Amino acid sequence: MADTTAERILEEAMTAFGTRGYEATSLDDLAGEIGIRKQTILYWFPSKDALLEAVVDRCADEVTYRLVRGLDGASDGFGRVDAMVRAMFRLAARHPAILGVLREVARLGPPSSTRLLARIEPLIERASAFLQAEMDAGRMQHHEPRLLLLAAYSMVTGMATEVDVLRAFGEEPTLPSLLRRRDELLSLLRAALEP
Amino acid sequence: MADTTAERILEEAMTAFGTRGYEATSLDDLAGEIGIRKQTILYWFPSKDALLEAVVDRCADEVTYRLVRGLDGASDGFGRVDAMVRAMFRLAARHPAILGVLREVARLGPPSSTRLLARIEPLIERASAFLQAEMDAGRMQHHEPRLLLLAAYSMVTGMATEVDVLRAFGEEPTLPSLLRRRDELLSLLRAALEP
DNA sequence: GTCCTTGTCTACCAAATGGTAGACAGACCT
DNA sequence: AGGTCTGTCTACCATTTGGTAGACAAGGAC
Repeated sequence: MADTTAERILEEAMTAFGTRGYEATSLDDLAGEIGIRKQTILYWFPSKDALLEAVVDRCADEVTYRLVRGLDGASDGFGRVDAMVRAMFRLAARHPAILGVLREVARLGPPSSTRLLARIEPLIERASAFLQAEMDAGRMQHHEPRLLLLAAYSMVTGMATEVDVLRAFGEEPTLPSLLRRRDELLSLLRAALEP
Repeated sequence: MADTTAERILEEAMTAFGTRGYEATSLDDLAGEIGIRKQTILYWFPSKDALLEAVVDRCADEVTYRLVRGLDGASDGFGRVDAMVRAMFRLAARHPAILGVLREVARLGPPSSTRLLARIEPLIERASAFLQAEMDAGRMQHHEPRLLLLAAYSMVTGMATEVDVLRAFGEEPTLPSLLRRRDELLSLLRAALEP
């Protein structure tokens, strides 16, 4: 990764937007961190908005890739939910900024949020259908599938991104702590979902 | 409310910071919405940062007030959790921007996040102790209390604030939808917590 | 009436920011 | 060698933004 200039810009922008935020990241700062000039960024991406769009697309691809692997897992019932949650936390551990971008984009609202969600919606649809089928087959307790997904999404992004809040709740942003949070979330979901 | 100028500024700033975000709200815009000049804002609050601090304090007071009422409720076991969740959703329905401020402050990081969390930490401590006691008494399933609180917090703020995400999950930002989300969240928590 | 305080406003300002115009150096083709 | 294309840079620019200085009007205090 990061061999071409455009790639380096994209990577660094994802980190910056996902941690500091979009408005709080100036093109000058971003260029400085990469070791180039702002105009080089504007050569590869015609505007800051366009850069954000590229970051959103990259981010959507990454999340899709992870989640599809979770959805394609062999297990049934809660096992697949387990696999998806683990996939997301693995993503959070390896590239924390990505979940930050999700949250940032949701905060910024349209048009970037529209763009991101349009790309992810098929996944929501698939996951929702899977949950519904499992519930109907009696392998899971009955809940509203989409709202269940929404709750799970909120918990994952919350427990993976809000460092200061975590600190107030007695959790440090370390890997062991992240794993503990993951296991606690899985334990909650298991209690709520397994028959 | 909103009789004195300072009060009007505070109220409008809370709405703006909680919905559009801190950096995205300029003092000129804010003043325009109130119908005054920027310099009047700077007369009452020496700087934009100071205004944010005031908003944070006001927000912490509001949340504390609501949660304390939930914690002081008469019921035991899950009944009290139920009361607290309902209290937060009532807050979300009446003054949606407040939960937005919570999220925004968590995103901005120190020093505002430190300030907010210092004011709310006693509540976390109390709620945590309550949950632990209920679990020890066998009136709730065992979970890590602080992580459980963190999960609940994430779900409440997520399900109450992320309008665009909600829309992707098939929920409109209307009151009936909000109530449905609240009930779904309660149903999840009940399944995970009741013995 | 005079003075002081309070609250709001007009007039500016320095810094930062996204973006444009164009110079320039190297690679590549012919 | 000469011309062209690509990628990066220097030099600017217009606008926005948080903040300062100070004028000015209203209202008490005496």
